[in-house]
Amino acid sequence: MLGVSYLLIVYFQYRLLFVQHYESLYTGIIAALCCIAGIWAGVEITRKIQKKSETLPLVPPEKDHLVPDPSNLNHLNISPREHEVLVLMAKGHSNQEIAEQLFLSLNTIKTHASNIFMKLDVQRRTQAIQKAKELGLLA
Amino acid sequence: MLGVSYLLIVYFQYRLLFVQHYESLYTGIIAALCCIAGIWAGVEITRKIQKKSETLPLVPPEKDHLVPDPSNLNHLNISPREHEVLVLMAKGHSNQEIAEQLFLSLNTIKTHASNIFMKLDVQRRTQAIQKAKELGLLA
DNA sequence: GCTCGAATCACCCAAAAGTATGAACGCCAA
DNA sequence: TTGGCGTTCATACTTTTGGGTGATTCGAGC
Repeated sequence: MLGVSYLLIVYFQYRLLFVQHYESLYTGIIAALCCIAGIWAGVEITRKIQKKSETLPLVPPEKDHLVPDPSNLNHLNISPREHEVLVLMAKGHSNQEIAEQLFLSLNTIKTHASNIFMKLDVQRRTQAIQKAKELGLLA
Repeated sequence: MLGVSYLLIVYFQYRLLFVQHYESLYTGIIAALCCIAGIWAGVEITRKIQKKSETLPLVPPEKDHLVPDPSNLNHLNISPREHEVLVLMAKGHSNQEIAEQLFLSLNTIKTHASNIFMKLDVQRRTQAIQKAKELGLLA
């Protein structure tokens, strides 16, 4: 792309105007500098992104053993009903399935799920399941 | 760097020669194009380098506890890339996050995820994570 | 050279999940 | 009895997931 651009510019300059070698030189230098700067920026960008994605997911330390700790239920203010939903969620059931098993509405399950996520400070159910296991909220 | 270069060129053109706006325009356009091309090239370069250097040397250190039973991988025809996605999925990441961390498109992650679910014979990612753990594909 | 599979990505669509807000109802304790 | 809390549900909306199809590239093996 840049090669073609450069040649085009030079060609038109030469044909339609008059020969200005220093202009061509300037343009070429700028093009080269920008290329280098761009490549450097690209490399840096990807490196930064890498670092972010590498440091974050590595943080959670692997727990040796999961010790059920019911006290966390009280501490986190997880209500009995919410815990019930959490257990079924951890079993891989969908909200719809949970609703049917508990004879509740899908909206109710969503509400419970949202509250659970809030209390566990997570965004997704996969994270909730993990965190719940870490905290000993599940079998 | 490129900003300074551009300003310098324009300054000298204006002071020492005569005003040629179209030249400035040309130069600016070229600079912009080269920057874009350069950044793209930089990203691509690092990505290619990553591919070559990551597939083999970076995997072993984590494999100690991540792949306790590789035989299931072969048996289930889980490809290396799919396994990579599976691991990140099990960490609670969304498809979008996985895509960013692996420098892939969201669509690609979806494709991998679908293949994983098919091979694991599950419907939801929560189930996939469980089954993968049961089969010893994860930590 | 040709084929084949992996890996990548796109587009489309439907379902599921998640967010926000509001609103009932019952229970219980201050 | 009043206020707080848990439970239930709705409506509306956005985001995420899942499923299907097809295209491309690239490398390995025949």
